[in-house]
Amino acid sequence: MSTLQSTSHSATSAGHARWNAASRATQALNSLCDTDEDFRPLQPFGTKQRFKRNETIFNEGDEAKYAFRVVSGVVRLCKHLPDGRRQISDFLLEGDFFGFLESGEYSFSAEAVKEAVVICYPTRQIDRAAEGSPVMRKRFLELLAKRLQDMQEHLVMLGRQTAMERVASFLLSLIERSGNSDTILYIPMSRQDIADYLGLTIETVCRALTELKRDRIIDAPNLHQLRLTDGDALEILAEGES
Amino acid sequence: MSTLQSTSHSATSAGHARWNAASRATQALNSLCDTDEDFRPLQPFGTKQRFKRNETIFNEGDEAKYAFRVVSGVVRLCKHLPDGRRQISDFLLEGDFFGFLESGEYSFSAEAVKEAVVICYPTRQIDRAAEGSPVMRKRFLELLAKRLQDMQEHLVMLGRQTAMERVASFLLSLIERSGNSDTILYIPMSRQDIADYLGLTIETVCRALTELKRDRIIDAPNLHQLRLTDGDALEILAEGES
DNA sequence: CGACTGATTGATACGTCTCAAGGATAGTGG
DNA sequence: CCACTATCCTTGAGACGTATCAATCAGTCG
Repeated sequence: MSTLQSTSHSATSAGHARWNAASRATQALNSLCDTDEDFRPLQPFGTKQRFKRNETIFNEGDEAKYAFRVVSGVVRLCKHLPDGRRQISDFLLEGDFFGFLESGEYSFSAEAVKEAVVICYPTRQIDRAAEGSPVMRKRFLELLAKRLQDMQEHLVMLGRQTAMERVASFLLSLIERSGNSDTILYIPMSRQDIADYLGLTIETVCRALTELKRDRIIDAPNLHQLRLTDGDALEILAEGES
Repeated sequence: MSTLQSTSHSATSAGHARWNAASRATQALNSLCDTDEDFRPLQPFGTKQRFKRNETIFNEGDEAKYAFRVVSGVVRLCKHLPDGRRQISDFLLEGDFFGFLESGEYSFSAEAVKEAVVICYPTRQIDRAAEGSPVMRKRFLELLAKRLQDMQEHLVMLGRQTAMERVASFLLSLIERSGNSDTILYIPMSRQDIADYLGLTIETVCRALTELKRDRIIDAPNLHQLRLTDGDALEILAEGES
């Protein structure tokens, strides 16, 4: 996961007020501001924009005039096949960049998973800023390197792992990304989104989750919340020791 | 496919003497020299190295001291799981770069698919050269952008396409990469390599190829050569219109 | 020529998908 | 605030595609 994910893992110092949307947005803005000085030169060129759940930010093939950064909410990057099949290549959380390094046209679509606020930067300005600042170049390259690594692991997952391994890995990566070590985790995307990220059907994802609950490895207070009961067991499942 | 693939598609102006290894190597050197002036500043730092079939160039986890460029032969990038499963993320042909932008340790292994000659550049030198040359930076970014796009398509393939669609897409990408419009194509990698690239088993790959032959869409003079009989049909199969 | 490695083919098993139904959740309007 | 409704999630039964296992075949190298 994580496209050009900022290394500021949104500095979630404590797991408070996590389920309050307004509070989360504020938190995001703070963390974007105080941890990402390297990107501050871009600030004057950014325009804030809001997208509703499932709204399209841009489509594959659109002219790539802007690059983006997530302020709050969640965004998915995906490819749609003509017959309706869909593959999600990444979920983006607050602080993550996306739509960079597109040559002419976007090579994928970006859509809001849930109400999202993003900052748009004209690509021209990004290019210019990067040209002028070795530090920013370095930061962007780090984000790219991370993204390439994540995609390689995604390839392994889709090409060589079982349904249960994929679901377990996915949950672990969500936990890692959430940054905090709470045992409770907020899952912002739908089951269909998860399925399309993992290259599975929604039913298969459900069954895997059900099995994890049955085996007391996880436990779900509600649809979008999840408590990790046995992290070690989950890691074992993710690596295929069963 | 194509990791940091040079945009000089090895300028195969004619399809002559393709199956003669010595001739191909010469061809490669020529095309590297006369089309890639932008990278010439790297030349003094490069060391040539030769690898035998299936020899390891570096392993995942090795310290990433060098970046590489293929002079001749074919290289595969892959991840190995502890239980022996393997996912190939890319095949590299002459002119392609690999091992760039690795942070500290390589995040995948590189192995020679067939006898290969590569040039090794100390990453320090690469970084310095890129710092000093906006043109080279631009070229590297273009290669990265291409690589990201290819990986996204690979994700779609592994996550959402059937075995036949994957095999058909793979053959088409090989044809496209070979650059020439001959109807005959050289396939340098083994069936197992293809399977591990496509996230399939060797048997499934075989059966798909057999079916293509049966339907007179392709035709195979021998194991590693292939004639395209009906390119349109192959493209239809690749996009899942069946 | 003979042995080895890699490729092909067949029979069967298994995992995931598909289709269908029911249940939970969230959004909407009264 | 509640009822209504649409959407999403879960579960089950069965179909289907690909994996697995085993045998044979072809190609390559000594």
